[in-house]
Amino acid sequence: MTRNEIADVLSEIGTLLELQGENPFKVRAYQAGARAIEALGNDAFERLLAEGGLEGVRGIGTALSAKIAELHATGRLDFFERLKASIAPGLVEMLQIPGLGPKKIKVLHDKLGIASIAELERACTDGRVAALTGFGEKTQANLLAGIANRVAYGKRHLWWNAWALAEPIVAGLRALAGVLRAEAAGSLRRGMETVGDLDFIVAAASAEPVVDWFVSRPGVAAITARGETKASVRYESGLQADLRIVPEAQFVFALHHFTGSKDHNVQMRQRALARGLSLSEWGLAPAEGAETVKAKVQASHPVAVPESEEGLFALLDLQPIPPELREGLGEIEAAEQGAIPRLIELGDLRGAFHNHTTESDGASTLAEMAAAADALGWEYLGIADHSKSSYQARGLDEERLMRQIEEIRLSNASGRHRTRILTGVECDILPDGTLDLDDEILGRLDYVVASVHSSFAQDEATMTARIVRAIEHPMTTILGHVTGRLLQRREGYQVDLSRVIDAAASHGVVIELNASPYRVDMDWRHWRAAAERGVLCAINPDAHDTAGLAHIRAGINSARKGWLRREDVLNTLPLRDVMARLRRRRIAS
DNA sequence: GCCGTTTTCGGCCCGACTGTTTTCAGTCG
Repeated sequence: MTRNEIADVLSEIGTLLELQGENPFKVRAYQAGARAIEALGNDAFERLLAEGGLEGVRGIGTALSAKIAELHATGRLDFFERLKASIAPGLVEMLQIPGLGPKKIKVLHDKLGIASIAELERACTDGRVAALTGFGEKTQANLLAGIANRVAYGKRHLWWNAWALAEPIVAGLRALAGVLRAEAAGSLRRGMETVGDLDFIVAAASAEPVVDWFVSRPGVAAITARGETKASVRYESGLQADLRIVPEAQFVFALHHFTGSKDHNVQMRQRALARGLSLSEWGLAPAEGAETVKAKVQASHPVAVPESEEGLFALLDLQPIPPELREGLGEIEAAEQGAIPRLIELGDLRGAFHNHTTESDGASTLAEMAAAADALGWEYLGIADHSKSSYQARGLDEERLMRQIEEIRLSNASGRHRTRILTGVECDILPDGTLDLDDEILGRLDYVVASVHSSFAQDEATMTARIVRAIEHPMTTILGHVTGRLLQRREGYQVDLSRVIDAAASHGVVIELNASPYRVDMDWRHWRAAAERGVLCAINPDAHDTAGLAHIRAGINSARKGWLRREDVLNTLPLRDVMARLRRRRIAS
């Protein structure tokens, strides 16, 4: 069984134990174990197993180590099988209903014999749920609403769409009288490719007018909570948004806390405790004594009140950690050693390579795309329309591509745009791993982006060999959208990314970070290791119209999450250096 | 189930809101 599959089993054991009413700390230990092996990486995981086991990895002790070894060797685990058999499978899916946790599910199961969402719905309709101790009419009505809307409510939202909704809210909050500071926190601020809900943190002298404004925004479909310091609303899209209002002295701590991630926060709190301090969204206080951090902070003035998150990290002897890195994946250890890199920024980019025009499936003409890149101040804009096998996208054959090269040459010569247009193509990688166009025409281009657009269902070995063969082709400059995933629409194809990354590293092929908000492919979770192996990244918007060029912002998020620096990204280079790098690949091959 | 300069037991991150209660449990983040 693979590392990821084992992590899933541990996580599921945690859920099942929770439903059984097990000790919550035991539950957390299984979930922490799952995260620990996910964070380990494949190579370290396999090496440690070969060397005798994972005991000693933080979060994995004797019991988990033995279970992991059994799963790895045999693909099954008696303990897990027995646990699964003892719990009705419908109870797990009931956890999806908002307001239902393990305790209530256990009561519903024990008292009413409910073991599925369908049975729960009937019991609510009959009024049997409201009659239970600890439940009531309101709970019953909320459960029915939760069941009816569970698809819409449970869905995550593309970062791009969530950002478009959040930006004007932050601006509106900041413009309110009495608001001192306002930020969006949560996974949006961490730049995750999808966002579960929005979190807004506001420092204000008086909360009520802020809450009033927030719950009466256009597009609010329901107000799900409304207290003195907090409100929650649900938008028509199903996206939920939480607002928290705090005193100014608490703002930095609240912003850090609600930015997360959970793993990062747990590690930060453990670090505080190791220094005799207790950290919460309320502040930082001495750990001794039984009172809450809140009580201590409010009782003892003055306490440390940092102006910014940088100041908060400094209180724990840490270098500032950018929000994108706060995933509990080694950023605190790096910050301790002063090893947090200067991450790439939007302003570092000087152009991009993978964009379409009306010649294939784009909606803007070459001239329109050039003018838009000019307006962005880009030094270069690469055009890479589809090749002939992508028939549905009106892909170009050798002859049409030749004409496009000439058109681009004339456009550059005319001096109409400061932005230099580069000639490229998004060339299909055919099912056998060969490229879709003749070497002769490919050699006339500035570069070639090679991408898979067909036969997605090939097995992992076939797909991996196919892509590696394309990487080995001397004309290939950039490997396009490595897995082909479309977030929330389609899984990526099966491919061994570790082998693809190795092949790209040894052949000097650049790997694309496709910044289309639906793709964000290759995923940020692989970039740190890829860059360490010497792979260069190209952040490409894959724009199909002029507005699509802005999507490059979504790519910057993921590049930052992947610990990439300016020097790891090809399109931060000035034009002359880019041309030299593209030529070097040709000469080397 | 994990962990340890609080070390083999007894902790384990912390707080707000809702709905049910009449002082609090459960859920959520």
